[in-house]
Amino acid sequence: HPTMSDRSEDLESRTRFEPAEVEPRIAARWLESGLFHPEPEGEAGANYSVAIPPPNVTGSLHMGHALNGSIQDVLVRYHRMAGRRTKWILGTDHAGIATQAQVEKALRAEGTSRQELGREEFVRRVWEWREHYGHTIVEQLKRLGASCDYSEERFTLDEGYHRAVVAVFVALYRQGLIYRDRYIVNWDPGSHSAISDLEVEERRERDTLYSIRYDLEGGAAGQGPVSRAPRSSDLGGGSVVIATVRPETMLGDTAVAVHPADERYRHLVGRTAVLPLVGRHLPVIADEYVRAEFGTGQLKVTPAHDPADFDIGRRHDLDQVSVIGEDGRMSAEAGERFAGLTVMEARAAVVAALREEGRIVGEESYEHEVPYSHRSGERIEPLISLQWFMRMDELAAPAARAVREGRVRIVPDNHRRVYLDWMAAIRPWCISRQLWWGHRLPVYYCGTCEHLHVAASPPERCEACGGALRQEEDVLDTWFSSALWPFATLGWPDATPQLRAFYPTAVLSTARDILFLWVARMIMMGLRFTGEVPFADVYIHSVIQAPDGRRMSKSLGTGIDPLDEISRHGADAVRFGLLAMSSSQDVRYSAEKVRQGQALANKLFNATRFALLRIAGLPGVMDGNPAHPNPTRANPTRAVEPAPRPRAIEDRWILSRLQEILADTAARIEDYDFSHAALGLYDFVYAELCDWYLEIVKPRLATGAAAQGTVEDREALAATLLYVLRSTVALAHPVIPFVTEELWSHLDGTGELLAGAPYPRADVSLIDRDAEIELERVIEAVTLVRGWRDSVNAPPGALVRARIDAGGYESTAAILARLARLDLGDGAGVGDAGVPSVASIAVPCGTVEVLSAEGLDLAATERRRAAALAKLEGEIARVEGKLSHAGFVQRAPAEVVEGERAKLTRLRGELEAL
RNA sequence: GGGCACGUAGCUCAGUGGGAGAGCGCUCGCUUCACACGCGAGAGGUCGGUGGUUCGAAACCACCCGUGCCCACCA
Repeated sequence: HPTMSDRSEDLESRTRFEPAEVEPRIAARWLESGLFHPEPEGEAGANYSVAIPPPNVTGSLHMGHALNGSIQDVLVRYHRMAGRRTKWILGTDHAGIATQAQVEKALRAEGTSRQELGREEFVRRVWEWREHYGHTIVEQLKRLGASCDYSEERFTLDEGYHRAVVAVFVALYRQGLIYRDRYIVNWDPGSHSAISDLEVEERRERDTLYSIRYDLEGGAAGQGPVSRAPRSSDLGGGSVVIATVRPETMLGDTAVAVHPADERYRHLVGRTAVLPLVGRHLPVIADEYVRAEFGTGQLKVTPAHDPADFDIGRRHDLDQVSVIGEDGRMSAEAGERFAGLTVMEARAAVVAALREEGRIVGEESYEHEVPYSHRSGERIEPLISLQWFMRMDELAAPAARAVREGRVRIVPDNHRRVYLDWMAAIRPWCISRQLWWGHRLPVYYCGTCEHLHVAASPPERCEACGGALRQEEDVLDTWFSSALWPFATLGWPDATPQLRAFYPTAVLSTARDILFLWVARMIMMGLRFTGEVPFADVYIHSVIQAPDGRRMSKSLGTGIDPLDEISRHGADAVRFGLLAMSSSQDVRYSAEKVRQGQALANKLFNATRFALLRIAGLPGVMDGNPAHPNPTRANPTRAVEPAPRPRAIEDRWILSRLQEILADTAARIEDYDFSHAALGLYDFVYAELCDWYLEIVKPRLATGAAAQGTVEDREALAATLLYVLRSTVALAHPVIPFVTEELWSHLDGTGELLAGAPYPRADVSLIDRDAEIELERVIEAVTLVRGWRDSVNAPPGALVRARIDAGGYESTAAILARLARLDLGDGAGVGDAGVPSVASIAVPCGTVEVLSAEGLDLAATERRRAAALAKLEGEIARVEGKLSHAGFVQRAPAEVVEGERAKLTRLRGELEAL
């Protein structure tokens, strides 16, 4: 690579990893490489593919995208490196309501409106809008480092995709699953469209519950006591009292209902009430739905404006009187007095009118759930409308079975039951939307006769009468097209090579809020139309909340922009942070975790920089390499083949530890355990590689005259160190791709990208338990001696004369001496045997005896020793207690008992030594 | 009304049957020739409560208290 030596050169002066400088350069190399675009070959079972949850085309990257992008990219990069043909399917969603609302808002600012422009011009404007803003989020994904296949970006409204949508609609219509019906729907006055049940959110609100008296028609049909005056408030007499929080809907009442088993009112059934203000005659009916214990147990029935009442109405064949229109205002049927008023105005007016007539017999403050549109935020107005529906039961059954049988695995699995319960109770889906932006239904009406054509390409004229056809105005719910995402993006309904190579996909990663809205429907549609599940796993990731636990939202001012965070800390840091935060439940955004990621990137950068600069200066190692006349600027890997060539105990130790982190990280990624994958990496780099291994080998990396050992020793160390660094950098790449790619360009002589390099695998032959035990022992000892030094105020740099009075330090005495700043006197590392000790420091397997008290505050030593003794005695007492307990010795597993015995022996030895 | 989670150090969270952990914050010390976005050492916890299972419980079970989320057509 032409710029590599330049960058090698300035490695010396770059004491920090600078994401802002590195990231654009690395991202450009990735995109040029073509690594993210796999040729469609082979079978999906052997390949690895992920379909991105398509972001809204005009949206921008929020924290949820950033988290999910990081998760998917870890998976995709990992499997790509693991050698699978890997495709991350990219695209955006046309997002009907959201996009249309955005453009409408812009039009209003221009002083015009969609109605003024007309449908054709409006749709053209939305496409224009999409051209302008549609690439933002894709560019933002690039900044995150997401390794999507950018060369084959899809859009849910592009031509091929539309063909798939039409094919599915036509098929389902012909199979009788799609039908048209006049039904009560969730009318969203904000988007001026029906929406589905799943797009409704309930909010708790405080309203007034009014009790209203309706008179019974005098003397009619009843055997009850009707002799009294109609205005009597006696419930059993000439009136009923209903309760409502929506008095304005009474104008549409067509019945009064009581529970059939309610003794109090049985005699009223069959009689007639008179609707106040209107005068309509309302039959008193009996229906199981009514709850006798609520209010008076008498219910007004408004079939046109309440879903429950709608059902009652269908059961009893009641009239439907629509008093509220799609514009959210009272209709003509509400009567002259109220027509044209908004719902809220009408409520006040109706209450005032009723009050005037003395019909309000009670008012109380009442808290209840009120439906709101999740899309527009406006209150839902249930009303009857002619819409298109999809019957779901027949689709849901196989989709439920797929999850029950494990062909689709939901991770974490506590969502499984929620999914199955929902599938079991599934209801028809209202799929038509009164919007202009979306897939227009492939339904054509004859203007002359009633004939209806549903087809991908309609006939010129009506097949029944030859009349002219006009297409349905409505478009499909956006989720209808999203439901086809995993296969429509790959060219379905054609049998394309893409489809063969990448469908079914491996995993779908998403937040749980769209489990029903989207995931369930993809499974249904995938099974119905491809005969296969669309993905083997569903991974449900955390929702990131604001640091204070509230929802992250723009309107609350609690949102944190991931791009700001990337600018501040780097993409690696943000990715690491989000992955480290994520868990099986919702989590608060943790700025600390992002900073931890930034620290890790910087640490890895500096560790590699240090190692490379030192290796380059090792006498003999780089000499005579014609490719690199100036070794300090050279890429040392061209002279030294990275390989595990352990010469010292610390080499055996780090190689062994490396194998463990290699195996753990791979397993964690495959188990979707991202936080432990990320944090495990951090621990390895900090607590093993940098804090100990690099510190221990520093003398062996001395350059020039201070150089140690033979040329072979130095070469072996260089090879080992390069092997460890290369493995670590490759291992970490899926989590922190930028810094690792940058370092790879210095660690690898070929100029190849790390993103396309093989993922390192654990080599069990390098696992070395003995080395681990020995090295962990000396680490513990170093830490204890350092603690002692601190407590006796030993000057930081000063050597303290000492002797190791403990076994098991034969290979590590020099390490202990140097890192704990001990002067062990003789070359054997054991220290002066005859000199009396002035202080004892407890270490594993014995003590370190201090031989000189100069300038030390030994009183602290005594305190420390006493504390160590107390701790040891405490532990011994605990273990002894356990072992003297007959139940433990008899019932605990043998190896546990054996372990406790061994521990006791060791602890007693240490006590003795102290 | 039904369901699913959660409660561990000041904060945010790991830890699922055998000696209480991490990051940040805090205290003390270090311009140690990779990194001061650094290094070293420390202080800090009756693991929400009660009861049970077990030789042994932060972990398993029951109940209670507290918090969050999802589903649900009781006006």
